Amino acid sequence: MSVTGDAMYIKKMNKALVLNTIRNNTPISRAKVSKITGLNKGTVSNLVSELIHNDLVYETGTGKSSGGRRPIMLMFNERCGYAIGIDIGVNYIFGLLTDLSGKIITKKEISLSVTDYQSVKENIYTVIDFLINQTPSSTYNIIGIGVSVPAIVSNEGFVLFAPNLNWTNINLKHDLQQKYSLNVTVENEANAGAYGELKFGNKNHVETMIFISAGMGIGSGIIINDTLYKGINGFSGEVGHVSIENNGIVCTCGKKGCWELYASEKAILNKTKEVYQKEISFLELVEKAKKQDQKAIHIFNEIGKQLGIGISNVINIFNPDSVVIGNRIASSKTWIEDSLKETIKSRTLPFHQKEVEIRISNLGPYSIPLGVSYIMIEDFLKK
Amino acid sequence: MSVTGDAMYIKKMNKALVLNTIRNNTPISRAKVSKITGLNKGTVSNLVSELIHNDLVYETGTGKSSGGRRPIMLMFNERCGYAIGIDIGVNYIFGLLTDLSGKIITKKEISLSVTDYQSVKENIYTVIDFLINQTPSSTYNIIGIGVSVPAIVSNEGFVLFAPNLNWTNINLKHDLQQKYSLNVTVENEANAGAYGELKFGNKNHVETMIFISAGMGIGSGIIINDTLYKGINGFSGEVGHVSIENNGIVCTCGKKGCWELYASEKAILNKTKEVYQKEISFLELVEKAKKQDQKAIHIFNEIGKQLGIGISNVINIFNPDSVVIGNRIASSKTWIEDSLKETIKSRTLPFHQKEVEIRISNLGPYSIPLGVSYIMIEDFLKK
DNA sequence: CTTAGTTTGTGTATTGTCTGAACTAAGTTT
DNA sequence: AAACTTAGTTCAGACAATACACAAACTAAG
Repeated sequence: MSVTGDAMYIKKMNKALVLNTIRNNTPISRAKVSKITGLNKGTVSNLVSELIHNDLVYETGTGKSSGGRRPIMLMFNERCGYAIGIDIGVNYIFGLLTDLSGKIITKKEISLSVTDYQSVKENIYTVIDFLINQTPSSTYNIIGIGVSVPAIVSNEGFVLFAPNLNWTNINLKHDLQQKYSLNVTVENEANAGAYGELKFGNKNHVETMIFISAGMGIGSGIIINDTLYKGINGFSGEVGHVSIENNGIVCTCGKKGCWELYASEKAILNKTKEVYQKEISFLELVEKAKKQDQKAIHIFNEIGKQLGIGISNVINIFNPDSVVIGNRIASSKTWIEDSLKETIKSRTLPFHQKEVEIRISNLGPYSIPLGVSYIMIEDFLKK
Repeated sequence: MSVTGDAMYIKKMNKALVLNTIRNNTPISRAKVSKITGLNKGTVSNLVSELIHNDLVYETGTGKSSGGRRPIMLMFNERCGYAIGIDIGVNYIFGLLTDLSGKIITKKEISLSVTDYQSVKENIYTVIDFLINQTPSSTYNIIGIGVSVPAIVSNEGFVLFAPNLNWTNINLKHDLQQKYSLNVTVENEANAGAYGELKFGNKNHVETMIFISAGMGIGSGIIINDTLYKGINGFSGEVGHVSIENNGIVCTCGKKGCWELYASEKAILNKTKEVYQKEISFLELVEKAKKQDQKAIHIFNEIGKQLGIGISNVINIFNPDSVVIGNRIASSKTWIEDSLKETIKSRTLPFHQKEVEIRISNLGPYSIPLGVSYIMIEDFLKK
């Protein structure tokens, strides 16, 4: 073994810096990379030639001159490898195959009728096998599989508890690694969604973002300084069980007045039953609202307000630059957005309101699988 | 100018690593530093000799042999410089002079009768002048002044709004830098306290800590990965205005049911008035409780419960490894601790409870000035 | 068409930092 | 007293980054 691990470390850092500069500014010349990164021209030349050797970057003819020699444009080779992102829901498995820029190559969805681990596992295998079969040949082939689960997941990727799937202590990561001999990451659903929104949600630079995943319950993914914050054990973000009503409705968690009892799909279904005196599904309610059913619209307005109450709390705590609302609730955007924003405005300190952007996801069902897929990509590109 | 900023960067990192290893394990030999850090013996020797040259480290005779040549023990020279930490309260200014290990050399307190900025500024000058006069001569002398203010402070140290002092848009940092030509940091009170508790609160390693500053209101300082998290503008941690009662008491902030209306000194004073039918100060109530006054004890029990409600929310969101309750409430520890812990136990998910440590500060009034002082020290030692 | 100036990218010498290994120093163990 | 251990220093070699020089390829302007 030669030279310090730290000489290698610094090269690794600079190489990653050059690669990211190319990724974010593609196409770009060596000269411009040098200017942006502050690295010496020679250093950039050297690192770029290595990156070309690694097939991560390629040259694509000459660009326009700006009064001197014409630059050789560099592009990130997003097709030198592919990533798989799997979103496990309560009644479906949704899988994506993406290239290294996160562009979707193929998708595959399967619906689930039973949720016991053995059956679900078989279905996951089916989805992954399908996606692997569809993968074009490339230098690195599949660089990793990311899986999202609606569950409490430890920092090590161990599924501790998935209430809606009725799973406890499942080592999905181990099983997949065993079967495919690939890099595997298992992530909580809200964290995955947060990462997806961070990378694909909008183009503005975001440092601190809170992703509110409002489906049957409410979870959240917390991004701080461009990184997922997962808490000391990986259990952070349980905002759904923040109490907003000290002596409110009793929750399955044992507490009273949990936010998710007032602002999730669960809350909508309860309200709907009360208003219409019969069981109506979430999608049917959306249909009603689309047809201008005032009762339905009113229910959504109210949910928007309740969502706003909890989000105000989150803003007061985190002072984030962005809050994104995702998961199934996002599809009722039209009727919740106004009351949501109004509530937040009246319930946060003026200082906090100045720069925060409140947004309802428009990636829809893609934020989660894209998120896990991109976690694998970033992991791979860090080498 | 010679060599890359990055060769220097790596040396800086390693030098800081060696210095911190010596600080945390003083006294220690070069050989052991090499073992702990993984750096080559020669590298350590070289860096240590520079640190000795910088007067940050000194040799202190030989240690015990373990079967070979006796080691030369190294010590961190905590007296090569001093730091000033100032805690500005609503009716006092409390200043500390510490050495570079955070040991208190001198303290100085002044009470305030008026809070307009001009008068307070003069008093701050008086405290600082006193502390500077008391500073022993040393290589680096005063390495910086840290100031804590009960206010919303921007990331740049600009005081935007201090409700209890009635200040808006005060550039205290600029004024102090101008007058003393020293490195100055202005920090929010809860953030300062959090840092103080992180460094001096207990010896176990802590990564993520939430410091709940419960005085007249409730604020919080958030430590993530050993660093203060301040939010995108520096306004994070406003947990006092998290609503725990949707249709509760109206707060000065305009919202209803803010946590601090139920669990702060403000809440205690209200309760006391109701129970005793007259105005009784916080300190008097503590005295009553000490004399086993059941009504007083009951009030504190109740406050403990209310504190617990809000802290449960914080735990569900952050999954921290430590929550510390500080500021004035801490002095009623005896009567709030049990109901506090019980409430938290019943209101957090079992997964979260496993490793979290709930603690009431025992640094008392020192956590804040020690915190700002230590911020300056760490800043200085990073060079 | 010529000349001057600009921009891009590469090659070479130099520098700073770390490591490995040999070496000196100063003990302990048998 | 010889053999072993441990501590700390010194020096050559490896590596990565910079500075600088230079060639190539262009634009601008007379």
